[in-house]
Formats: sequence, structure tokens, C-alpha cells
Amino acid sequence: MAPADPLPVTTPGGTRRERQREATFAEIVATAQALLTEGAELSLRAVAARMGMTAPALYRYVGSYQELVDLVAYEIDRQAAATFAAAADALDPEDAPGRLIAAVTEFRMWALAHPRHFQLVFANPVAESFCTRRELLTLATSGLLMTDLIHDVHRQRPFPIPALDELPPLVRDVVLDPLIPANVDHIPAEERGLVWIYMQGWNQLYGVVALEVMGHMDPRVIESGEMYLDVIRRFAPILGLDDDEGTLPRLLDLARRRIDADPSAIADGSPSHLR
Amino acid sequence: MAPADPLPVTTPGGTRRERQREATFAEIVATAQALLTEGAELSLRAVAARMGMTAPALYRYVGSYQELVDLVAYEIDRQAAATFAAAADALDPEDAPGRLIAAVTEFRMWALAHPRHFQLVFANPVAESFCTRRELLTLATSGLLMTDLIHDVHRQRPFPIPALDELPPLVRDVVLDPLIPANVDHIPAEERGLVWIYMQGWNQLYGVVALEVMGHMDPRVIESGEMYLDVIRRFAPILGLDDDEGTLPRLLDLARRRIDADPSAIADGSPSHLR
DNA sequence: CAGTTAAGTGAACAGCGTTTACAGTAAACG
DNA sequence: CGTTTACTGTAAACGCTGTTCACTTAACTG
Repeated sequence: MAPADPLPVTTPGGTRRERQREATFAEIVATAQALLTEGAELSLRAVAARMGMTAPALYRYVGSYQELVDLVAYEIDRQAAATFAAAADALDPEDAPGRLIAAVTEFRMWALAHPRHFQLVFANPVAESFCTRRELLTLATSGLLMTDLIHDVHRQRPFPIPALDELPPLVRDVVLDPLIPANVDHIPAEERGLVWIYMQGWNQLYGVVALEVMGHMDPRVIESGEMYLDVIRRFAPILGLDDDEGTLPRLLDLARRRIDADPSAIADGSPSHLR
Repeated sequence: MAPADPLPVTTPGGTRRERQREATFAEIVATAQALLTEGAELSLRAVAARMGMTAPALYRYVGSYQELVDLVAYEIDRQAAATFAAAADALDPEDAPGRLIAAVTEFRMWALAHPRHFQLVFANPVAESFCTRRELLTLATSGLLMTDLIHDVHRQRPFPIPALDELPPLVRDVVLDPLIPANVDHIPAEERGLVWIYMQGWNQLYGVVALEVMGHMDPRVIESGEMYLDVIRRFAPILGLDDDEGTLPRLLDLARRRIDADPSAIADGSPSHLR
């Protein structure tokens, strides 16, 4: 047992051997992700074969098949979140509402275009997954992004948020000290009602997108994104976006243009398992 | 090829052999369901073994493993829907709002108590499943129940529903002639806006419940049902349930009592895969 | 009764996650 | 330097999966 550094998430240095190990570890996750993206089934044997190894060797790096799945789920979420952030960054930094809608819409489009990835990250029964490293994994980095974007909207054009003593006591505890890793530390206590609003929004967004991805909805509604737009339309007032300056129509137009941008998503109405 | 009756869903008569066949078919589905309820993995071999048969024999009845899964999913949904209906029927027939909330709350409790069943029925990528018999399968019988209950609420204490020409054109087409099997035939054209409201409601309900079941939410919020109650609270006005006669508080109390009734659902905060 | 059809079996194929016992090799230590 | 230790990978095997194929056995049919 060497002194052993405290397990930094990404190990740049270390003994020559440790670097090699970290490299193949990364290759394993990358290979698994590639396999998944190609529509193939994710299996230890397939990953090993593609790397020119045998399946049991992988057990030197991951404890089980499930752990590998969790790892690529985390990785996929990380990359997807970057996509969402990029969609927001394509807009004027001053346009906080637009950035939020852009990111959220990008999330929806991503989910529809990559149903398997979506299910892996967002429709997976989290539990027991006390993953070795990266013990967060529980909640998505996407979540962190969304919290920030909503916070930005509030900072730029404040809207009423529930006071702490208006919230159910239990909810107050949760927003003050959330178990789920949301980086809300930079939100002052009196603004923590925002977190509850965020949860409500995420709840609604998740509902539509999940139903759409699973195909539990009329194909025409999915393709047109009408239900998704409806959710935005109904949630916007909560964020004070229903002003008299045409903000909401502009946002809806923004979303609609993004939706019409790639009709590829679900062509024939059957999401199916491919892509 | 005998004349062959037009495939009634449940074949009572027929040649003696056909009755036998239908019986073992039912036994297969029942056995599979039992296995699933016990927490065991669903597999053709396990089902066959429990029935005293071998796996290949099952292929005389189901075309593939996936088809068996679809069949038990349909069956589970059917039985669960009966539970929800029973919860509604426990109330005064005149109390349409109460019946709706009772059924919906029962749905949530059922989902939390049987996460695997929920995932099978409601979080399954529908697609390709052109099941031999019972070609509906696509959408849940639960859905039909909910539509009826909302319709009852509207019939008893009418609330404003969007006119057809207020709806986005595509949505209008959908509510007038839904692809997804909702028995909306008895709803007159001018009231078809109800269907859109139903979809909105189902969307929100699905969002909370799915997030709760998957564990993608703070355990304390799940256990207390605070987010679920919040969804009801926010959706009630749409159904005109926010009157001055204390209807909404009564409904919330109804739901809360049901929630507190069995704290068993998720004890330690980890839904896990059992039960 | 003879002929056809359906139900069920056993063996086999290809694949899966996982474990075990065993080589080789790179690092660490005296 | 040599020796020991720890690590990385392999081969073989176990038990499981869905699925197919050839074959028997029983039941129904003309």
C-alpha cells in the first residue's frame, strides 16, 4: 500500500504504470460508448474484443458489467450536457431566457435523436450504484447546467420565488441542504426557493421528453413538438417570461425553429431502438 | 384452415383443443407475471420450468421473448388499472374530483410499490410491437380510465376547455382522431379539447411518478410525496377545482392520507429493484 | 382406420456475465 | 545487480440466456 493520492477524478501524472492504467480505463469507457452509439448491444465481451482483449481482463478495471454501464452513462451525460451548454452559448450572454430555452430544447432534441442514450442516463433506476470513483453519478451534470441557467434568468430579470416559510417544511429542508448533488452553494438561502422551481420545471420537462422518447404519445404530437412547446408555454409565467414585450413568443419561436431544424429525429413515428 | 372465429380476445368456446391451447397460453402469461412479481428475472426457461415444460415449447405460443414481455406488460396494466378504478369506486359516485384524485394517487402508490412493473408498462420503448393478438397494447388501459375520470369531472362541474380552433392545428387533428387508442368516441367534437387537457395532465403526472420511481429525486421529496402533491396543486385550477368551497384542500388531504397510509413504499430511500 | 396436424422434447448454437487458476512482465526493494 | 512483489492479461470453464432444428408422441380429421 503506497501513500496513494486521494483518487483525483482525472489522473494526469503518477507513476508510469498508473498513467497506462488510466489510459486503458479511458479506452474501455470510450469503446463502450462507441459501441453503444453504433447501435450495438453493450457487452463486456464486445468491448474487450474491439480492444483486442478478452472479457475477463476488463474485470481489472471495472467491478462488474453494471459498473461499466454506469460509467458510460455518466460519460454520455457529461458530453450531452456540453452540447446543451453550447446551444446556450450560441446566444447572446445577456439573453438569459433565450439561453435557457435553447439549452432545454437542445436537451429534447438530443433525447429524441438518441433514445438509447437518454434511457441510459435518465430512465435508469438509480440505486445501489455506489460507484467506485465518481460517486456522484446519481444525478446528471445536465441538472447542474439547468439550475445555473434558471438562476441566470432570475438574476437578469427577477421574478417572484417562494419564500422559505411558504414552502412545505420538508421541501425547505431539501432546498437548503439537497442530497442530490446540485451545486446550489452559490445560491443564497433567501433565494433557495429557486431550487424548488427548478425541480418543478425539470419534472415537467422530463415528463414530456420521456413520453416522447418512449413513444407513449401520438406520433404527430411528438414530431411537431406541440406538447413540448405547451410545457414551455405553461411554465414560462412562473419564470416571469410572460411579459408585454413579446418575450414568450420569441422564445417559442426560438424553440420551434430548433425543432423544425432537424426533422430527422423521428421520421416514421416509431422511435424504435436504433440510433 | 377452419372457418376460424375472428379472434376474440378471450376465447371461451371452440374445439376442445383450442380451449386447451388458450388455457396453457393464459397459464404462460400468468406464470411469467408471478415470476416477475416475486422479483425473479423473467426468462423463457424459468417460465417453462415452473410449468413443467421446456423452453422451446413456449415458442408454440409466443413468437419471441419480447412478445411474452409485452403480453405480461399488457396484463399487468390491465390489473393495475382495475386497482385504480377500485380506488375511485371507493368514493361517492357523485364525487367526480375525489374519484379522479383517488385513482391518480393510487397510480402513484402502485408505481412506487412496484417499480419493475411500472417500468415494464410505462417506461418501455414501445415500438415494433405489432403484437399478434391485442394489437392495442401500445397504450395503457390505465389511460382510458383517466380519460373517463376527467370527463366525469367536467360533466359534473364544467370547467373551461380550449375550443378546437384555439388549439394548434395539428393538436386539433390529434384530439379529433387520435392514433393512440383512447376511447374518446363518446366525447362530442366540441368537447375534444378535454383530450388535450388530459394529455397535459398525464404528462405532468408521468413526470413526477417516473422520476420518483427511478429515484432521480431527493428521497425525502419522494417519501413525503411533496412533489406529487405540488403537481396536483398546480394542475387543479385547470380542472376548475380551485373553487371557494375548499375542494382543493379536501382533495389534497385525500391524497396525503393515501400517501401516509403506506409508508412501506420506499423505506430507506433506495427504490432498488426488489418488490 | 389412415393421414394430417399440433404439442412437446432433447440436443445444439451462439452469446452473455463471471470466476478461477495460471503465465508473463513491469515495478520496487535489498 | 538479482530477487521479490504486484499487476495485467489469458484460457478454460460454469451457469445462464434466447433461439433453431430434427424428432417423437399424441390428438384430431376425413
